[in-house]
Amino acid sequence: MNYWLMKSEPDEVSVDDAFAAPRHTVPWTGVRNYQARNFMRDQMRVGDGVLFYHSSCAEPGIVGIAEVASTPYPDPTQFDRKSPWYDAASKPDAPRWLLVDVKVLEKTRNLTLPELREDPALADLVVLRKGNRLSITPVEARHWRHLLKKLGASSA
DNA sequence: GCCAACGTTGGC
DNA sequence: GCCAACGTTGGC
Repeated sequence: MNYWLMKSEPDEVSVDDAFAAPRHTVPWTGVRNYQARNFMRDQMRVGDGVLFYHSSCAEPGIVGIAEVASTPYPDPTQFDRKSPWYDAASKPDAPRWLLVDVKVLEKTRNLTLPELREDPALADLVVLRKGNRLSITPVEARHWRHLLKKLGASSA
């Protein structure tokens, strides 16, 4: 069992949007970074824990507990000419971009970025590292436990 | 394979 | 809108 933090822009897909979707599940479309793709392709397993994070918004922070809900499969938006994530260089018989489905288990309060930064127990959380821009980052088990306790999450 | 130029992310 | 940090591209 691995744990992850996955960023979504709430203007695109918020935790409310994801929770309102059928089975509380959304395909994690639009990742166009190889390192993030590789996490989904090579390391994620169904049932892995996910922290749902809102980025590029007024109050960035962790807003929900989720889980990996599928094995990896090709991101359909890469083949859609009208999609902002269209990739002309990716061919259907050799898809460049894969994704997984993510199921929201529980919405939480917004554990904001400033709160995360001021907690010494989270000092080396990957997403807080200087200059980090990865939209998917691994979370250590001790950080996961600490964060779930902090959130009072029932999905622990 | 190097690296400068350019593009993107994302907090502020 | 600014800009630091980082990833990607492409000429050589």
